[in-house]
Amino acid sequence: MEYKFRDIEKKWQTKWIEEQVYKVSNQSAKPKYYVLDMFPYPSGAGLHVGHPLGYIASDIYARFKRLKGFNVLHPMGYDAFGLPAEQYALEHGIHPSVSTEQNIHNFRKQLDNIGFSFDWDREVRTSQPGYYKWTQWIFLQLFNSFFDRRNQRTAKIGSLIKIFENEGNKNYPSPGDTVLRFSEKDWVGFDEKQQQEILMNYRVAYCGYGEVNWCEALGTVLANDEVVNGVSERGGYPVVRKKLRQWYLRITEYADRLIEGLERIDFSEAMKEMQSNWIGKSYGAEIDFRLSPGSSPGPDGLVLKVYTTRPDTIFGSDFLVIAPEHELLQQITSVEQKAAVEGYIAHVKSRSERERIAEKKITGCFTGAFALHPFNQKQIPIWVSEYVLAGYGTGAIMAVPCGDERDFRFAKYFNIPITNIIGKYYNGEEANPTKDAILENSDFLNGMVMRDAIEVVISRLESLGVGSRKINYRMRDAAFSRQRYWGEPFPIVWKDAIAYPLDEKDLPLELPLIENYRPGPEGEGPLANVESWKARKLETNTMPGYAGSSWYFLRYMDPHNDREFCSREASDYWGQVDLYIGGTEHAVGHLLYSRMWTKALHDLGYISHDEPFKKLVNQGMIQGSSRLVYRVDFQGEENIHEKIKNTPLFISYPLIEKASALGSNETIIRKIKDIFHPGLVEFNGITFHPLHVDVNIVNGVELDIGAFKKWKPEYTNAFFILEDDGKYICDVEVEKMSKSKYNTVNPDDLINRYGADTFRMYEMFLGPVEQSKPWDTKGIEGVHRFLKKLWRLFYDEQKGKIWNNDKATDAELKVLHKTIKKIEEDTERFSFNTGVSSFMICVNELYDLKCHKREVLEKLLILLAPYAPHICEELNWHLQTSSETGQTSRERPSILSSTFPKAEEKYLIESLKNYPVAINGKTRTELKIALDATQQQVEEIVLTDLTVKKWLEGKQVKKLIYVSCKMINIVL
RNA sequence: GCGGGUGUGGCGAAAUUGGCAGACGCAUCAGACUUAGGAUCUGAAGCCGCGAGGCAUGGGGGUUCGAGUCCCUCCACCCGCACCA
Repeated sequence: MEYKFRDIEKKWQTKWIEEQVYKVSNQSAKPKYYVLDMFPYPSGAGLHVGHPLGYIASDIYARFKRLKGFNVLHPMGYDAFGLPAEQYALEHGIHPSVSTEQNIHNFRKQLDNIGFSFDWDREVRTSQPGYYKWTQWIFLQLFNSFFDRRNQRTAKIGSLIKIFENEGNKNYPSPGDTVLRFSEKDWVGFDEKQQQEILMNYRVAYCGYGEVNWCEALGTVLANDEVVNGVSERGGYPVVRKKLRQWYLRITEYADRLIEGLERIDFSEAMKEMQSNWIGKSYGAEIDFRLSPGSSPGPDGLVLKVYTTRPDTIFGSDFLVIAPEHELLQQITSVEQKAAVEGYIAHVKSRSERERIAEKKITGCFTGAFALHPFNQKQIPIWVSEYVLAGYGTGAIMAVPCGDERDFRFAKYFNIPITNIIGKYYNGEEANPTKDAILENSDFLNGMVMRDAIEVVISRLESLGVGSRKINYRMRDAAFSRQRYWGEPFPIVWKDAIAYPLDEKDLPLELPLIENYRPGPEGEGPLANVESWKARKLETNTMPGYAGSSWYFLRYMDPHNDREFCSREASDYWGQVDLYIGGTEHAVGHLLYSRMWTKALHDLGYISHDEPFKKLVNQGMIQGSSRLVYRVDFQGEENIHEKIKNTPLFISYPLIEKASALGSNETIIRKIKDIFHPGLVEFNGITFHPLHVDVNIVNGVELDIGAFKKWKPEYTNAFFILEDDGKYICDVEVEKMSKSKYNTVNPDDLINRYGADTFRMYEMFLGPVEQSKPWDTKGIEGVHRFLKKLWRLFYDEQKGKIWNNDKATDAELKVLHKTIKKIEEDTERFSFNTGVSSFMICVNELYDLKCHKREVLEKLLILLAPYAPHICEELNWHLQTSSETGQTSRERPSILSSTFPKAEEKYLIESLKNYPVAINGKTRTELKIALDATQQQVEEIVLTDLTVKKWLEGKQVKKLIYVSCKMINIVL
């Protein structure tokens, strides 16, 4: 009986569905465990082998936890709103809901092939009204809330209104408008519109104005990566920054909470560091620089606020720099500099933010204005440059060239004199950002260590009323609207320029069906073209992709609830996601937004935990391993015979390597002459030109020439210059997996050839889940052979059934229990690749022992079931339904619900250890010594050993190091 | 420019806590069984050297009886980004 994986896998996949073995209940006496994969976007390209890597890892872990006695929630669904479907609709006129549906269907088929243990009854799709009703509902909660800084928590906006009525905003400064001050009397006197505008500056979800990449020619807003060199990627039309009304989430208010929460979750240090760098909390001061009277056309008394983290360097400030977008720029620019500044602004405007980041060249322009140093009233020139960003701090800096690299380069470039305040710490060649120097040229700070001077300067600024302590965050509020169609509509109605929320009972506000996906007038979303929508004064923006994905992990707990987004009972039971697996690309986007939403929902009393993900594992990227063939191009073509000119000629890669090592193409040319009739060949020289070839027609690096000829019609008559053994060898390059490079591999093909169990194990065998690595199909055979070998422990091709009920020997039990222990440890620490190796070692050893005993095999199958569920269920079924047990298939329990075996130490203990014996750190021999031997006994055994003696000849032993259980080292 | 990651045989990798570098597999080679082999089994193999032995974890330096692992320094490649004052 042979291993018929196709039949076996089909059979069990069907049976598992019939028997609903993956159905999970919210009621259980068992402890809960929640395993989640990052929400996939169902793209039209389908799955390639890189996608399921994380899903397989999480599936193994979920099945493992189930065997360990947990009630495991392991759901899957789709982040179904998104730009690609809308783009596809624009190009092909197919409604996004139709193409999305189609893509999901294909996606599901591919997933099902792999044999995952998802509870599909809990599937969610963000684009379904039943789901986005609750996305809209949560948005309304955020809209109707503010962040109470005093208690560091989200609170209802109603309580803020009460506060305003009683005491104005003196204890609750507005995060959106820092200068806004009003009393309780003022508040009552404000009209509706004024009150609403004020509240908007407090709301967690609020409306404001923001700059976007606006492309007039396309009439649409572009993402940063759709803008290249200041023009649109598609079409090459000019792109400018344009202010548009946008929705935002006030995530900046949560900055401290988000930093604090990192201490309580199990993310990698790298991931935590990326998040806290992104949040970028910095301590510093805001300092007022008064404009020098008469130096600029602006009114007297104008003040330029700068933000600095190094107030101690204030006497080293040789110039100020303001952002090109800064609101004071126009006012302060002198008449003489006006034209130059305007020219510079025009230059900056044409550049995307991305380009400004990457720019290394120094640019800038003098404004003609001067400011007064707050302490010594020195005149300081004000410059404008794109390296200062309007969105951070105050949009202006005091430049200290001796201490800051960018300021230094700027000063050098524009010949601005540099003041040295740190003495010998500054060498005139480069800036030195030290805090340890003793200050010089710094007035009242002279002689002070820089790090101590920081506080001194801040107190002095505050006492003089020209500055204040200030904590800043690098993070900005999250833009929460898109001028697109395929997203959640905002439950907002505009009346008299005031945004009013829809009533909860009117949710969901359904996305209308449209046929024209073109943007609306003035860059609004396509909804602005819908008459009925406009008539109801509904918001025409839609929500961004991360809206639906910021809370989906809660919906899985209670997916069919139409009264709540998730019942408190369900969220209390399932709580945090215990294990979250996904890529690092979501490090600062999705993972921060979901953490913020969870905190808000927690503060408002809807859930009991305030961090969504307890543990995060990042899967590495699978890169493509491309195969290249080299086509020979002839030079001096006019002399070449027609026949040759039109015949594609390919040369095996090692031949090119050899030729280039020799620096001569002579051998190759001789071979070409051998192939074609010598009389037909007449050319000046040859060059080689690489072409991507489909990796699926290359076996390792050897091209399947027959398949290649069939691959494209123009290659039917191709000629090849081969290696001496008649093979065509390809070149290899590791690059991104993509259709255009012909290096994508579809899991369906591999499953068809080797089965899902082989595929699952091979993906894991490739290397650590966290690590990025190129995909190479060669090697999958080894894993397939392993499963066949496992099968042969049960069935022999000739003899049939060979497993028996004999009592296992100690040696056999040792193999088993060693494996139990190893698999348990490896699976627990997500080291699936070494887990697979351990299974191979176990089967090899049982094979050598000729062990076909049920007592051993039965437990091995349970261990292996999370990795290769189909073959284990099948073999287990054979074991359990045999005549010996008298059980029928009806009584047979699925192996998926077995209990993970316990590793028994008694089979593992050893009394002897084979010690490596090193002399001066180099291993020279091995000695078997009792584990409980004393230092003295060991010395005696070692020093009398013949091999050791040979090495010791004539030398004095200085020391003998003996580490029990590890090794022995003799120092001479 | 900033931030994060990775460098070990021909290839994917292992070495969990500073203790036998290269487990397990692919490819390769030799052999067995076979009408046949792209099935299966047995064996060899890091590199240099006939050998004794020497050299090897991106390069250089250090700590240690002992370093892939710890410290310093340099290099290469990959990923992300909002020039963050």
